[in-house]
Amino acid sequence: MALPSQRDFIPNLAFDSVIFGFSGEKLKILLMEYHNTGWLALPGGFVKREENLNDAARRGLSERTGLENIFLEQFYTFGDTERFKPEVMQTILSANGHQVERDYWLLDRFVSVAFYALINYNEVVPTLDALSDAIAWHDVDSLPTLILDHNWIVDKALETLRENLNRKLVGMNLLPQKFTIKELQRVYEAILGEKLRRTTFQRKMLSLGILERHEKLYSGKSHKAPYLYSFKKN
Amino acid sequence: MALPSQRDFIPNLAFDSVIFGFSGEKLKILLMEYHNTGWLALPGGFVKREENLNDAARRGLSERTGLENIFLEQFYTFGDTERFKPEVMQTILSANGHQVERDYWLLDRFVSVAFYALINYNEVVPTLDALSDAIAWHDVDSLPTLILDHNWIVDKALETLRENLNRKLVGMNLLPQKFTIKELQRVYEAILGEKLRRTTFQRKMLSLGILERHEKLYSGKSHKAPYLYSFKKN
DNA sequence: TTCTATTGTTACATATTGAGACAATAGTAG
DNA sequence: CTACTATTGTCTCAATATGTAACAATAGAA
Repeated sequence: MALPSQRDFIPNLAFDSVIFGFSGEKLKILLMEYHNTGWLALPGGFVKREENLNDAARRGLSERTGLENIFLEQFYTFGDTERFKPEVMQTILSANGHQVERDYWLLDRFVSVAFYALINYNEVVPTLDALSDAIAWHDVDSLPTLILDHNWIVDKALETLRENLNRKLVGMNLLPQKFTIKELQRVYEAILGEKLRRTTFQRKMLSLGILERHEKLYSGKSHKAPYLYSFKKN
Repeated sequence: MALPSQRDFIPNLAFDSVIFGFSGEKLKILLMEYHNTGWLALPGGFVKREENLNDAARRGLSERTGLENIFLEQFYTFGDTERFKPEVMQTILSANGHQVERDYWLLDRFVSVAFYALINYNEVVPTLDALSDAIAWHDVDSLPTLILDHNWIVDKALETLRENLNRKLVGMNLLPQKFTIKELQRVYEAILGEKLRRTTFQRKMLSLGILERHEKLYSGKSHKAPYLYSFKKN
C-alpha cells in the first residue's frame, strides 16, 4: 500500500482521536497496533490541504469505525518538541517494508490536534489502516504503554470527558437509542470512576426533563422490569 | 523591519491570543491595528521549529504585554478552509511596503491554535509588532469587526472563560494581588454579563476558603471600609 | 451630632442533595 | 397458587446550599 504523499497534506500537522465506547461495564478506547512492532497508538491521521481540520478528524473516525454522525470534539492541541521522535515513525515504516529518505515528511516534527469521540460500542466495525495489523478495544483503567505522548493524550481526554459530563450531557452518546436508567448510571460511574447513589441519580436524571419514557424492558430476570428511556430530540 | 523567514517556523501553523483585562468596570481585550489598512486583529504569531507550541504563545504574549508568568491557556484550534484568504495578508504586507511572491509562506493556509490570557490591566505596557501601528484595549461587549474569523475566536474565548470561571477560579488573574470582594464581584459580572446578588456572592466566595483577609481599604468615601483579600497560595 | 452610602453578618424561606424506607413487580422455587 | 428474591420507582426526612431581606457597624460629609 502506498504511503500518503506530502503533496496532499498540510505538513507538520496531525490529529489523534480518543474513541470512547462503553461495553456495558467498562469504559474502553480503540487502539491501533502497528505491524511487526507490537506498538500501540491512538488512531489518527493528517489534514488534507483543502480540508477543514474538524472534517479530517471526522473522516479518520469514519474510516476506523464505519460510523457517521458521531459525537466528536477537539479538546487540546499537543505541540511540545518532546513529541518529536523520528525514530518511532522510522521504525514503524521499516517494519512495514517502507524505505524512506531522512527528510521524508512523516519523520518531521508534528503538532497534533486531539479529539475525543463517543460512540455506541456495539455498532462499530473496527477497520485497520495501512500500517497496522490490529485495532481493538482496551479498558481505559488498565491501558498499556502507548507510543509518544499518547498515554498523556488519553488522560487529558478523560479529564475533559469528566468535565463535560454534566455540562454537555455527553453520556448519552455511549448508549443505544433506548436504555434504562441503570445503564445510564453505569456510564456515569465508568466515566467518573466512582459509584453513584441509585435514587439520587434517578431523581436527578428524571428532573432534568430530557428523558422520554418508553415501554418496559423485560430482561428475563426475576424482578421488577425497568422502563426504557431515550433522550428527547432537542 | 525584516519579515519572518519560513526557515525558522513551522509552516501553516499559527497561534492567536485573546488577551483579557479588566478596567475596573468592563472586560477588555487587546487588539492590533495594522498599518495603513485600519484592520484590527488579535495578536498572534508563529511557532519556531524547535519551540513548544505553548511556549510560542507565551513568547508572543510577553512580546505584546511585557509580562511574564501570566495565566495562558489554549481553548480551540481553528482549522477551517474558509480561514484561507491570502488577499488579507497580501494587503497587510503591501501596506507595509513588502513585496512578496505569490507562493510566499505567509500567504498560504494557516491553522491557528487559539489561547486566552488573563492579565492585570494596569501592569501592561502594550507593545507594537512589525506590521501594526497601534495596539489598544477594546470593550468586549462592543467590538468592531476583526479580520478573518477573529470575531468568532473572541466569542469562543469568552464562552470558555465563562465555563471556567467557577471551575478553575480564573477570575483572580484579572485583579491586582489585593482586592475587595466588590471588585471581584465586578469581574464576575463583567465575564458573565449579568448582575450578581451582593450577599450571596460574598458568602459564596468566603465559604470557598480560598481567600485570605488583610487590612481594610480606606477609599476616602464616607462609608464603612471593605477588607482587602488575596488568594491563598495553593 | 446627624446623616448617607456601603459593608459584614445574620435570619429565614426555598431549593437541592444525601440517605434510607417502602411498596410494586417479574420471575423462581416450592 | 403461594412464598421468596432481586430490583425498580417513588416517597420521606435530614442535611446543605442558595435566594432574599433585614440589621448593625462604620467612614467620612454636612
